[in-house]
Amino acid sequence: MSEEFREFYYHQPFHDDQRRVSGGATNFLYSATANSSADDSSSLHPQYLQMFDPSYLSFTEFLHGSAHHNSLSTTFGSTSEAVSALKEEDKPVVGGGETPATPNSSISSASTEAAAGDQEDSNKGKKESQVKETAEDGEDTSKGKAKKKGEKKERQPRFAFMTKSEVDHLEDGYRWRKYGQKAVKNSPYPRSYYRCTTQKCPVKKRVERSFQDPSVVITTYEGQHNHHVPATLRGNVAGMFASSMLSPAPPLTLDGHSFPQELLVQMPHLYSYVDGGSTSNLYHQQQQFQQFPVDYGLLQDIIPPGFPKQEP
DNA sequence: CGGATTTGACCTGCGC
DNA sequence: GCGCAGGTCAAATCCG
Repeated sequence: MSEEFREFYYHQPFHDDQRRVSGGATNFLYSATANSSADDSSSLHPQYLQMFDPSYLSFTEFLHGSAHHNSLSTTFGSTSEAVSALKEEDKPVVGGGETPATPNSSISSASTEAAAGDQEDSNKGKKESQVKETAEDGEDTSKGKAKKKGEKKERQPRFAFMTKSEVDHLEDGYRWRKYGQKAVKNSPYPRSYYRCTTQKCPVKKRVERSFQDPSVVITTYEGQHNHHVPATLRGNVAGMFASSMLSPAPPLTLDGHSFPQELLVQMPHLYSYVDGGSTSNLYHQQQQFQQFPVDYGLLQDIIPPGFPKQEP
């Protein structure tokens, strides 16, 4: 599986940017977990990795719904430092004995799941089944437990990151309503499901604790916020962060791009999660950050010397 | 009293 | 086809 990740590296388009941005703040990860449920652990396949190509979003974008998917090169690509792929759901199951490869760290890592429809073909054969809420606005009407069969669910972009925190549900500036909780296989900790309470906002997030390291909370966001941070929260730290990030010219950028407020807000305890997918998930203790312009040096530590830089 | 959380039931997808 | 696991719903309950 590490091979798969390796493959991921070569697929990922950030190559050049990595150097440019090396200031980079975080080593967000990118991965595509095409499907949702059940078998996330098997989702990191080349086929998914390929999904990356076309539509990356900057975190901000996909959290806010601006979604100009194809501008990755100028958005996500340039700011992110994908170091490895993290399968959002791929529990940090290190099976027992992986040792962090990069002892130093990074702020956090995240994985995302490309959602664009065009990419669907790349993994169509597999599971394009789940079709549930429509990102835009259709969701509310369809309530009944199950949806009709024919319906297709547009896959939402996702990304996950780990945070070291005592509390499960971290304040990120948005308001969430918990709508479910499930026991997670192979983990003593349950997974909680939250939905953004803002009307018509399709964003959901799942929060679970790593059973490898109970102090680590794995948060997976799905979808993009189509609204700003609730004003009522602007008074607090989260709100400040979030709102600042939402301002026309986000001040906190590394390369002229912004990061999702959720991440920023949680920076102080972000954890590094350089996931090796189903095999080697490496996550290391992360130093704490007080401010956003993150630690430019980190990236260098994170990205292995031989990290693929360019790809024809 | 209204909104959020809890929790068991239900649905769906996937592997065997 | 069956069972398992993830995800969601919604009634009941809790809380400010």
